[in-house]
Amino acid sequence: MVRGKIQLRRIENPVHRQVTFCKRRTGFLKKAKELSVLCDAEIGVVIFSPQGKLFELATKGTMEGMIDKYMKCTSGGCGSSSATFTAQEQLQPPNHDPKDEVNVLKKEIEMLQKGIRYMFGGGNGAMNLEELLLLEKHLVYWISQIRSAKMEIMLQEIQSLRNKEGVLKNANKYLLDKIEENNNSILDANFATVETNYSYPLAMPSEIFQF
Amino acid sequence: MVRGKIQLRRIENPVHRQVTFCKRRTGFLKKAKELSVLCDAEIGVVIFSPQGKLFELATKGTMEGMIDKYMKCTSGGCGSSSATFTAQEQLQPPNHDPKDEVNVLKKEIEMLQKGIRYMFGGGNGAMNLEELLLLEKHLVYWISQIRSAKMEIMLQEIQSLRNKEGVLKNANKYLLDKIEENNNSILDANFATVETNYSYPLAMPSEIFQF
DNA sequence: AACTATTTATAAGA
DNA sequence: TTCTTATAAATAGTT
Repeated sequence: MVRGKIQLRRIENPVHRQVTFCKRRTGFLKKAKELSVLCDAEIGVVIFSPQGKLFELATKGTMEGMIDKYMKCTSGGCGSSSATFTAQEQLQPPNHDPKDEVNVLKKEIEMLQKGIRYMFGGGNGAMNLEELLLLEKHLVYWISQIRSAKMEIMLQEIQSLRNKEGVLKNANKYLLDKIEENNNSILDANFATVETNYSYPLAMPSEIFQF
Repeated sequence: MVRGKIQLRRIENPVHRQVTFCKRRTGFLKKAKELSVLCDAEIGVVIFSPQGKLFELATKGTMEGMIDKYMKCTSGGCGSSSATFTAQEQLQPPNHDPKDEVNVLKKEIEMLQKGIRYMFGGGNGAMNLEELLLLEKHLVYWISQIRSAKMEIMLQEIQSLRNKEGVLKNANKYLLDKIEENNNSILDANFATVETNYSYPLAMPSEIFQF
């Protein structure tokens, strides 16, 4: 493009390529911002360098928001000219294909999630910043509650396992004593009879030592 | 850029804006392809027109692939920014048998309903460990959603304030010019007529102060 | 990181 | 949308 037209092919010199990547990336992102501002468009850009480094830009809102919108758009189909659909507008006609059922159930889950927001948000679908902060606080609180509930359950589980452990250890101890006792009586017997074909009666069930 | 420098602000004339959108979009996507080929980069672009029409480009592979890679990158961290996940994928492992998926989703709905009762009932319903783990995941997801919603609102606020700042700066510039202009004419007048009763002929367009 | 000679992009008009 | 054209902006090669 400058001081010599370039060929539209991969630049082989790595240094040169890196410099060009840096320069053009900057120019490219600038163009994205201009296009967005001038024409009131919403633009998301993701660039991975050959080394896998990520560069991103979302001109309005967040990249996550853009991706959500993109997903809705491509699955529902606004590729032609209509505006983006909301979840409910996309609800399907009755259909017994399991795949459709999956979608229906997913929608239902989405609604449940929305329902919670609705309940906390005081009845408004769209929540303002203050409401969102409040909801976030509630959820953080509930996560802590759930974590302690989990903890309690796990502690009970641990307690119960420890009890079992204790019982089993006692059982093992008892069994070991028994075996020793038996061995001793066998040894006594061997000692008493001169001619012995003695065997090792010390067959310990190895699973006894598992604790 | 051409035949008259343009201002970097929304083009108010809709026809003009549409034409510019079309032209610049083309140029922008061309730049994306060039950058990708020259520097061996992987680029994804999503553009929503103000009417909600989608234009997209993925220079290597598919847009879905890019989004997956982006998600991995942001959650694992090969770029910068923080992680937010989309929809249910995060909450469940991908499941490709629709019938299994239906069962999983049904269970999940049941769990959510139970979870909601649990939370609103003050934590008194009985939930087992598995259910609590799942509920916790949902809450974490909701919090991430809420955090991005908050972020979006704040970004919009910032954008709006920046716009206002721009307008005010322009207004100030205009007023300063006006003052200088007036001063000059007053000076000229003073210079020309020896005896002067000078007034300040500073008539301000009131619409400038609409903020 | 700067510079600058050129190429490219594009605003306005048709 | 597409073409033309004058001009602004981007940038390849160089320092």
